[in-house]
Amino acid sequence: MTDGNRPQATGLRALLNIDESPFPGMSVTFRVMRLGAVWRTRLERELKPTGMTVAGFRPMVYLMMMQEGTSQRELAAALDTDTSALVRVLDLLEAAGLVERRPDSVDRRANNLFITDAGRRKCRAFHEIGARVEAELTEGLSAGEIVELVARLEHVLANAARPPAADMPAGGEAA
Amino acid sequence: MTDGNRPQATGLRALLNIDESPFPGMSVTFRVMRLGAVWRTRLERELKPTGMTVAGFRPMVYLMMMQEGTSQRELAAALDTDTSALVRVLDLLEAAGLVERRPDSVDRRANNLFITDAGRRKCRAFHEIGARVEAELTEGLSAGEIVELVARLEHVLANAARPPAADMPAGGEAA
DNA sequence: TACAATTAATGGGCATGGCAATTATTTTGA
DNA sequence: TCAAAATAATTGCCATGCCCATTAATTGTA
Repeated sequence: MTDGNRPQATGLRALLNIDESPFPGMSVTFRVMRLGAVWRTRLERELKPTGMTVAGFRPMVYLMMMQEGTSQRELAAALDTDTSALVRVLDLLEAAGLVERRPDSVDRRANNLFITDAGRRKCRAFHEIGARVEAELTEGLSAGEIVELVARLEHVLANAARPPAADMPAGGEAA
Repeated sequence: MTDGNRPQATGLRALLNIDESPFPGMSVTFRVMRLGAVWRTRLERELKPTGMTVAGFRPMVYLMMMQEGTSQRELAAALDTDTSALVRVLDLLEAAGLVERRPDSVDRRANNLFITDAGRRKCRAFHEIGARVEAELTEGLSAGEIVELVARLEHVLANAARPPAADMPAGGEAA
């Protein structure tokens, strides 16, 4: 189906061997960023016919895994995302009748989040699609290799969670 | 420095073991997408003091690795991105005097792209920062593990480049 | 109790990137 | 040779997500 104005990457990408380029030490960087975007777009397209988006899908999945009545702040923390971004997604999910916000009886600032039955049903359908996409994209990797890959990604994610070294040298040697 | 409205992921992420959740087969999906965003944001923050953005950095690097006088279409293909997205980035880079568009003498629709000397100089500075970020994020992984990681990512990227199976069942079994 | 600091949720502004459509040019083919 | 199809670059529009500021409520403290 549609592929926008994206020209075929006819071997051009393969031609460029970043590792032996004048830019060593960035081989992971470009691939991680590109893969993040590519994977997302792919999933987005597959979800489209169901009316769901990736942005809405992730919170739903996490919600289903968390305790009922979680606060928005907690969900945002789990998603490692911004609370303000979450607000807008929840607006959509709530309007679609998939999620419910109920005021917290103790803390009147907070909301308790619940997935509706319709939400649970939809979520299972989305999950099938998501799992199929992952299977397609990881095709050719053995189960062991996938486990290993996940471990590496987790490692890097953990590194990223640490504070950035010491971001002091504002005008460092890099002009 | 700033971290917006993002609440601390106080072990919540770790608590959620996606692999043993009711959503098997999505362990790579969430990590890849999240890591893409996290890595990008991290690099974005480090580049900020230099006035460069990730969006502009990537095309510059690729341009330096490609033949002089590449067309925008070719660059977009190499970046695996949309030509329309590239147009706007090039506008900025050209305004900053880092890149130059010259009309193709043969095909009057096309432009030939060139990096200016200033562009090359800047690019080297950006590269130092990018390499440092990658070093920080991959800390704790051995050289061999990084090579392996790159190979896995490359494998998945190749899978993603293939057409999506057969996207026929529009209204499939997934309600 | 009053008052400052913190916190949950929200809204505004902005950059990025994807898709659709438009324009100008080139290529194809009847 | 002329019209139709394809193509390079561009613009418009929109979703996503980050950062900053605001509001309402809570907590801590003098």
